[in-house]
Amino acid sequence: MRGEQLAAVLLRLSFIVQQSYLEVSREHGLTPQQAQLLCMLLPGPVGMAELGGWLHLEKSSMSGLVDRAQRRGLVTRVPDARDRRACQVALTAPGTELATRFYDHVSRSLAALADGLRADDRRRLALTINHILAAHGVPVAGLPVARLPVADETAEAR
Amino acid sequence: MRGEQLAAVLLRLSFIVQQSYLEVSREHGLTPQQAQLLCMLLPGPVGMAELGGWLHLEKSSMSGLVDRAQRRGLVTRVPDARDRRACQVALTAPGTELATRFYDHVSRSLAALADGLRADDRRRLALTINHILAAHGVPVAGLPVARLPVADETAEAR
DNA sequence: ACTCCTTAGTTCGTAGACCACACTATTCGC
DNA sequence: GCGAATAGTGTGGTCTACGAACTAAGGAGT
Repeated sequence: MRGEQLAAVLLRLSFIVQQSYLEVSREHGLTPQQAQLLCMLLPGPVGMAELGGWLHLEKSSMSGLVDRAQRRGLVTRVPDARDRRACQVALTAPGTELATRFYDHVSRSLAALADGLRADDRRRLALTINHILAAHGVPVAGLPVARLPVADETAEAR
Repeated sequence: MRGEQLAAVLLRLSFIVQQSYLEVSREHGLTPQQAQLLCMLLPGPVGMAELGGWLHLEKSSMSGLVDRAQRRGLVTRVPDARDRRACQVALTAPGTELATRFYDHVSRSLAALADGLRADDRRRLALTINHILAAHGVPVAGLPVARLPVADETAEAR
């Protein structure tokens, strides 16, 4: 029951987190990737390159992802004033509305996973996970909170 | 810093776990889904329906997943002796070898995520996560350990 | 100005993942 | 037997993701 045990529980926890995320995404008519994209745009417009870095996606993958979200009217590409090559991806009004509702819903669902825990266990869990995240220069994970100083925002993601 | 916080850290932890899994999969020439499939077959052959249940996949999705793994020579479909409709998916020799190496590697990588933690924090983390898993009748997550009594194997996954 | 290099994004072709739906073959309950 | 449920396949479609080739626009140095 060494590291193997910890690896196994981490993986299985990750699995149910992903399933929850998937389920909530579907209920809002989104794919998980689109939902993640919208959430990352909630605090404000972001450039394609930066988004790709956060999500660990190649730029061509980003183009496709944003294309599809744009086709659904959830985001728009705003030309960057000081660099005519670049563009910023921004939420539309319906996109903002949807993202907000989704964010709220998924936050509840995920927090509910720990409902069976005692309050101080929940607290300790959050702290411990934060230690892990901080130690790995976490690069965003689909919630705008990612841009708050939970982990080192300026640090390189590896 | 209410439940929202916990939701955020859970999600971000899940993100880095998935990234680790993805990275190791790639190093072994596998997609994460194929890697997960192989790992679930390590303890022995399993029927398509059961696999689909564990992975939350429709049967047609299972067909494709197994097809591709079979095309690569990693698994075979063994006709079920007592039900001529059914078949069991089993690892081939190369499949077993690859799955074993992958499992070993990914276990190390995931356990390494918690390297910065103190030993008793790691222990407590594993215990707490186990509580969450047990409370949610976890349905397997890509490691054969899934078939051990960490969570209730017979319980419905919702 | 004028090359050369880098950077931001798009386009295209390919492969995998996943689903819904329609379909076949078998088993089971009565 | 007969009808219903079950195991699995096949089809068509969308989404995800990648690499390679490409365009357009900065930036550096001479």
